[in-house]
Amino acid sequence: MIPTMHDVARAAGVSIKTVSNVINDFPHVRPSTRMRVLSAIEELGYRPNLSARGLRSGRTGVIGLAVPELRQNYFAELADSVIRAAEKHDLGVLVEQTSGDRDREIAVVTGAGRLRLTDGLLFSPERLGQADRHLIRPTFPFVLLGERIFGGPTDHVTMHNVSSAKAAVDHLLQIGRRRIALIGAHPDQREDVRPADLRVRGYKAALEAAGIPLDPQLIRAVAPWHRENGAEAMRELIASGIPFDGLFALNDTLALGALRALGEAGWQVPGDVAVIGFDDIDEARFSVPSLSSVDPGRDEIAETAVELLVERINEKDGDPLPPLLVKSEFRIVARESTGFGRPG
Amino acid sequence: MIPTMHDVARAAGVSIKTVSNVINDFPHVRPSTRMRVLSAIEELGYRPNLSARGLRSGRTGVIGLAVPELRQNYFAELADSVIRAAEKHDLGVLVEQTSGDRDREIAVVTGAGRLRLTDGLLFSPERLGQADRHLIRPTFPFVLLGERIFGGPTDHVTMHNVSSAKAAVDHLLQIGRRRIALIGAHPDQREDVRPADLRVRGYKAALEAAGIPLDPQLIRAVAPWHRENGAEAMRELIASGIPFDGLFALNDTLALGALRALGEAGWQVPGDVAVIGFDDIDEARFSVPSLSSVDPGRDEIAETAVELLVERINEKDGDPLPPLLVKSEFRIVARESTGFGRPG
DNA sequence: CTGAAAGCGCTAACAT
DNA sequence: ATGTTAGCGCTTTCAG
Repeated sequence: MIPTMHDVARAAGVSIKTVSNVINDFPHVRPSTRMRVLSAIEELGYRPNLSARGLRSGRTGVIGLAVPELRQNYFAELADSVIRAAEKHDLGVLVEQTSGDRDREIAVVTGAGRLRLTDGLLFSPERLGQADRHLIRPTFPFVLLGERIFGGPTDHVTMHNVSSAKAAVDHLLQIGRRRIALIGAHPDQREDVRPADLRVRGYKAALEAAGIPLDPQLIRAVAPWHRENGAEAMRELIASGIPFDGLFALNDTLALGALRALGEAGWQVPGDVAVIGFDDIDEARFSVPSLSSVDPGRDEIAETAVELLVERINEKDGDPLPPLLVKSEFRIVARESTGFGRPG
Repeated sequence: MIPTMHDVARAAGVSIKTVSNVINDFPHVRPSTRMRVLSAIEELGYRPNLSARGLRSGRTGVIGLAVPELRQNYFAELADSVIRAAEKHDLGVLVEQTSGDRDREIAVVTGAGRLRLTDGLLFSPERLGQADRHLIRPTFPFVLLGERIFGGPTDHVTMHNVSSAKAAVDHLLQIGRRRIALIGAHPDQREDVRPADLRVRGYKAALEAAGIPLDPQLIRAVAPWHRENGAEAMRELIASGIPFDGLFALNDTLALGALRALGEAGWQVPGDVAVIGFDDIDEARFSVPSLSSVDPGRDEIAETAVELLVERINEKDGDPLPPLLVKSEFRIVARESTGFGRPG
């Protein structure tokens, strides 16, 4: 049988309350008593029952993280960062995959499913958009990650999509590229707040600031942002015969797919085409050539998100702060694909 | 206030037991009563408190998954598969990262920490080895993943390391390679049961069967199996001037690093060197050139592991089955790096 | 078919 | 400084 506090109390010859005091590091316990209790715990192999504790305290010590899927590098690295950040607050992380499925995303935000065992939720939507922000129940501690939904009733941690995308294109302009293609735009063209839309906006702003006319043929829609689709888009662009000497891929996965297609076609990078991606996933440092990218501050995003969530969890029910929008710092990481040095 | 079963019962004008019956899909509830309860649940936005349920039932509906780190592709993909498999059993997955830290691995297997909130644990060790198998408490449902520990007191799901490694080298031999280098051997040379050791054994077996003498200079120790270390080992091998026309990298990450180093040095793959990796991570399909690999059956491993764990969780305390060792099926995936067709 | 009541293991008042 | 006790919200006998 699994030992309980009662068993420990009996073994140590004290009351259950004293055991509780020792476990929770309360003051007012005589050292000798404490020792007796600790050795009883050791001896019986006692572990607190976290369900009971959770029932009593209203806290489980676990937060949920809902992402599309971990096989996508960006989300694996995000989950890694989130788990590390949560650890600092002594929180476990229950990971849920939505597989980019709208119904599952709805289930997650409406609090169905398993996530009731958690004290709060970090949610990175892939299908839910601006129009769905009413679905989010502001009653449960909740932090939104990414850029698909703005102005919701909850905290929101995201990146400077427009300005960092502009900086990426500026980087290509600085090294003398003038015909800069973009892959990863959203297939439907309406302006919106999705990452693709925001990054396209940054692209246009950079060109405009440089006085370069926009060539719509250089903007290629790709969805979803998978490697094979990046490769495919690049093959099409090459086949089209439209000249270009720079490429801004809206994420690194697309960029790596594009590198592959460029390689197949015998194009030199950065000689014929300079390439920059977005996300700065680990892999970017080790492709051939290594890939320049935008580091969106993933660790900072994860840490900020967890901190905000913890604050919301600890918030007294009385005085809720208004929803916060935080944007992380970004930086351009120049590597071989735009003519800079060895991996690093 | 968060509604409880009492609130629902009151709203529906029934007893708490009836609410429980409805929620748990018990028979013997009159349809009209059921409807009344369901609409009360809907109206109040009631969600069962999983801590209370867990306390009562002794089950949390959550299993733990402890891996070194999710930024390593293999583990991200494994976690992805495990989460999907757990879902089928209606289980959540709490992911813990050990960062390849021995003390944290010990904490995990000895049941310290957060994982007490879980019904069972899947553990993929990186530092604990054969000598540590006594640490594993057989009292908690537990399934071991990978190859570092054999003969422990628990179920164990792994792959056919020796024979699949042999098959990988056979593949290189079949396309005519004779000077086959290996990167990723363990720095200390004693024979053991670590994946590196088992795969080296397969390599040797393949050469021996083909009547090719072993050249120890072609076996390169690399640890840990990170991309940069694969690149570094390959640079060293190239610099050494030792001739070779084939490469078996003990995992894909090493292989991708090696591809990068070969590219830098201007070597053709597969022309000058044919390369095969191990793990068949998603990325292998999209490198330049695409990477041949050993698919160790990751989905099968995940599903089997979760199923075994579920069985252990459900096992009556009375009649424990002896520990099971399961090995998944593997297959060789031939791609461009060994002279085969386009990605796929 | 439905209700009443006990108790899972823990924490926090309150009492000593 | 330590003991007693009442729940947290749920499931589960046991009655009705």
